Amino acid sequence: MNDSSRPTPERLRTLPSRLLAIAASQGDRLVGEGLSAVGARKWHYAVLTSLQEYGPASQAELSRRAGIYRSDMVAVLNELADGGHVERTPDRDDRRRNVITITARGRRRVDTLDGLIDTIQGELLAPLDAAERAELVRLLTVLVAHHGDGM
Amino acid sequence: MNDSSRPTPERLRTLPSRLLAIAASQGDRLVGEGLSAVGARKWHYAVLTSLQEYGPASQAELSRRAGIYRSDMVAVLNELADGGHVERTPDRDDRRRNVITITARGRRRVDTLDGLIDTIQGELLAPLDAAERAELVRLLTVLVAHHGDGM
DNA sequence: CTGATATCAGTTGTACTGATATAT
DNA sequence: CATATATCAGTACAACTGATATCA
Repeated sequence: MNDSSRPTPERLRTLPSRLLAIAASQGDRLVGEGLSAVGARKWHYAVLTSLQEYGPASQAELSRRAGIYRSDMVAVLNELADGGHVERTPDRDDRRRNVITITARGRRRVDTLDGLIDTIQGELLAPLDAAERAELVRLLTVLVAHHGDGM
Repeated sequence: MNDSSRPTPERLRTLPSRLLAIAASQGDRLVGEGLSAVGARKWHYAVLTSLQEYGPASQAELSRRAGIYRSDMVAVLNELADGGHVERTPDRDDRRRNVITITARGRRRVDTLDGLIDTIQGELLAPLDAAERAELVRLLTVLVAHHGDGM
């Protein structure tokens, strides 16, 4: 708040890795707060959209798609199943697997989350115009692709 | 690795908050690994550059500059003091305070870290040309400023 | 046998929150 | 009294690491 009392070192203020970290944490906070308002978390959105776009899958498959650890996927699916957004059914062909299916209720959930997420991204990118937003997404996509997409 | 076996949902792949999070974690990893190679951490760099650019300060003042919590500053300064990079001396004028001073050894340390950090940023931004790097920094700076610099 | 799967238990790191003693 | 400081203890949460039982 009081700028003159706490100047940030010049080398820090323009450091790309630091800017990325701060902007990311601001984004995470916005997303977290926005989703928690309806009792959701970001992994819920990731899993549900994956199911909607690519259909039913095993937990391990979903883990790979969403970039979440198999270990943590269990809890996410428990929460989604508790909310009636997905169903776990044993795979008859491969009895190690559960087949995760999105429910009708889950589809409605995605619609809600889509709207929320869209609003939140608008908040996050508020000071940028459309061209700048597109350019930011492009640059970040190049970076992310260069260092390896997933995990 | 195997793309066709784990497609990321379209809505996720271009989501700004998600791209920021992934890029930031890639940056954090690079910085963390790079600095740990010489036994340093990012907060060491933040504190040392602050001391070098703005001179000695109390721990609370340093906390505000670097955006680190007073609570966590203690440990950082312990590590820096153990390495002989800073000195803690009681403030005669305000006996609540410690005055933190960078040592000669600390200045040499900053030079080392400056070189390292520079190399790391180069790695992080490798796929971008100079103009793109500048634009990325500009866009991120706008975002960060809009949502409030520090804490 | 090797390998994948779902699950569980647990570590690590770090942001973040008090609380306390000391001093202004 | 209210406020600031240095320190410590501890929470909350996410990323991450095994280990295990089950099965292909």
